[in-house]
Amino acid sequence: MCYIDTKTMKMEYTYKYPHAAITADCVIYGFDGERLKILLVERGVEPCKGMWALPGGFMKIDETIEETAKRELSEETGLRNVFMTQFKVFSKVDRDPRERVVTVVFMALVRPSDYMLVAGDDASNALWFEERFLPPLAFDHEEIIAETHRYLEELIRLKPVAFELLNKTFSLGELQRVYEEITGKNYDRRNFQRKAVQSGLLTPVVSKSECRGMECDCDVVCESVGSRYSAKRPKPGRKPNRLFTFLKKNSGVDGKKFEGESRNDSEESDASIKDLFDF
Amino acid sequence: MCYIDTKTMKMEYTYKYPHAAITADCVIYGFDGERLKILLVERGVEPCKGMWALPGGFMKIDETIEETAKRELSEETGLRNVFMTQFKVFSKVDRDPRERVVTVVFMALVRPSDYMLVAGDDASNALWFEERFLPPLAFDHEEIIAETHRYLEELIRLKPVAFELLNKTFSLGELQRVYEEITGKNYDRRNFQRKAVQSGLLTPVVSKSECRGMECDCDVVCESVGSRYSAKRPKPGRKPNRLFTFLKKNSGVDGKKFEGESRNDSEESDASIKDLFDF
DNA sequence: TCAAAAGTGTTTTAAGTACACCCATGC
DNA sequence: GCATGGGTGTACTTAAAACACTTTTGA
Repeated sequence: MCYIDTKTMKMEYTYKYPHAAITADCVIYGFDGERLKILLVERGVEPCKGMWALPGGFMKIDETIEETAKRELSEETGLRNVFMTQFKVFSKVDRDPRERVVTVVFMALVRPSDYMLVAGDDASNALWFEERFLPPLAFDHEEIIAETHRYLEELIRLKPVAFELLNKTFSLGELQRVYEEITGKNYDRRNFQRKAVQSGLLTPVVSKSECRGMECDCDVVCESVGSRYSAKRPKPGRKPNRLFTFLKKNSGVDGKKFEGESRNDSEESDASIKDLFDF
Repeated sequence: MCYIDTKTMKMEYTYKYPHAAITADCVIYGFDGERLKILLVERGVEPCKGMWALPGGFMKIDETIEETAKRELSEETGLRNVFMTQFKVFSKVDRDPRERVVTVVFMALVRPSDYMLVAGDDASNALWFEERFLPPLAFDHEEIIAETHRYLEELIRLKPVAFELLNKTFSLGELQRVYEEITGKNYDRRNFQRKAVQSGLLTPVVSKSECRGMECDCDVVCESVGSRYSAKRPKPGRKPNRLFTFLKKNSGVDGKKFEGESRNDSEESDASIKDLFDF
C-alpha cells in the first residue's frame, strides 16, 4: 500500500479504490459575558488563503477522529481540556477544491478563563469573532456553523453544557445570559433562577470570608468573590452576591454523543436536567 | 493521483499521505408489534466471513456519505425511502483488520409494511434479529448498536420519530408499545393516550365505511380497519377501535441531525413534541 | 364465560408562568 | 438621586401522575 517514489524519494500511499481525505473541524464557542463568540483561524495556505476558517486539519492514520480534533484544537489555538463533542459529518463532494475531503465537525465550548488565554496569545493566528458578525469563511464553514448553532441550541435545553461556557463559579445572571444569547429568547429572571436552583445541578459557592464562622456544608472550592471580578468582566456593572458552581465535571473529548450525561444517573436527575433547560 | 498499474492494468490511486477508507453503516430498527428488531446481513467475504454485521459499505468518491448509506441500504436489504438520520462517526484505529476504516453510522427506522418486504425477500441475506438476542457481530458493530440504541432512546423523547416504526395508521396501543420497547419502561395507558392526542401531532383515521354519512374532516387517506389486521399482526389480540396517523411526513435521508424537525415550526409546536415524548 | 385489551374521567400534585417590590452599587 | 442590576415571594394556570370501572372481542 505504501511505496517510495523513486524520483522524489518520498513515501506514497496507493489504494485500489479512490480514498477521500478525512478532517476534523472544530466550531469553538466562547462567551465573554455578553456575546457568543466563535474562534476562527486565518488560513495561511491555499486554498482560501487569507480567509478565516474553522480550526481543523487532516486525521493522521494512527489516531481517532476525536484525537485529531483535540490535537488540531491544541495546535491551532492553544486550547486544551475544553468541552468537546462530535456533531456531524459534512461530505459534499465539492466542498474542498484540492481533493475529496470529508470532515467530522466537533463543537467545543470554552470558559472565559481559557478564552482570555487564547485572545491574548499573539503567537497564534486565532481570533474570536462575534457569532453574528462573522467574516466570509472558507469552504462550507458558514453552513457548518449555522447547523452547529442549531445543534448547540438544542443541546443546552437537554444537557447541562451551558456551564462549559462559564467559569467554574458564576452568577445566575451570567448563566441566564448564556441561554438568552444562544436561544435568542428572553427569560423571566425570577423563574429562571428558581428553576436553575431547583434543578439540583448547582451548588452555591461561599466566599472565604463568609465561610469562616458560618455553617459551610458546601464541598466545593471556596473562592473570594472580589477577586473574580478584578479584571475579567467586560462590563463590571454591579457585583453579584450569589455565586454558584456546577456539580458534575465534564471536560475533554470522549466521543460520546452527549458529553454531559452519564447513563448511570437516576431518572430523577435526568428529568431535572431537561426541565431546567427547557424554558 | 491515479495511475494505471502496468502489471495488472488496473487503476491505482496514490496519495502523499495515508488515507483512511470511509464507510457508512446502518443500524436499521424495525418493530413487529411486540419487539424491537435490528436488520443484519451475513458477511459473505473476509474478514469476519459468516458473521452477522450492520449493512453498509465504502463511500464512492463521487457521492456524499448520506448517498452511500442510502445506496448500501437499498443494495443490501432492498429498503428504500425509510427514515434515516446520521448518528455518529466511529474511528478506532484497529476497528477493521484490512485497513484503516472510519465509519459514519446512520440510524434507520422501518415501518412494519416495509419490514415484511425485507423479511420475505429470500434473495437477500438480510435477517431481522430481536435487539435483545443478537448474534455475535463483526468488527465493532456491537458497540455501535449499543450506542445507537441510547441515541434512539433520547431521540424518541424529543422528536416524533417513533411513528416511523409504525405503519401510516396505527393505534395508540401500538405507539405505546414502541415507546415501552425502546425505553424499557412502562407507561400509564390513559396518561399516554391523553398526551399523545393532546400533542396535536396525530389525526384520527376513520374507516371507509364509517366515513360515509358522517362528518369527516380528516384530510388523510381513509383506510379500512379490517384489512390492516388480516395477516400482519403477530398477536391479533383485540381489534383496536381508534386508529391514528401522524401529521408530518419525514422520510428519506437528508443529512439533518434531527430528521423529524423543521426549524420553521412555531415554538408551541416544538414544545408539544417535547412534552409528548418525555414520559 | 372468562381473560385480555381498549375505552373513558377525576382528583391530586407539581411545575410553569406572570408579576411587584425592595436593596445595593456606581455614576 | 437615579439608573442599573440583583435579591426575594405569591397567585394563577397548566400539565403530570395516580388511579377504577366498563366494554369489546377471541379463545
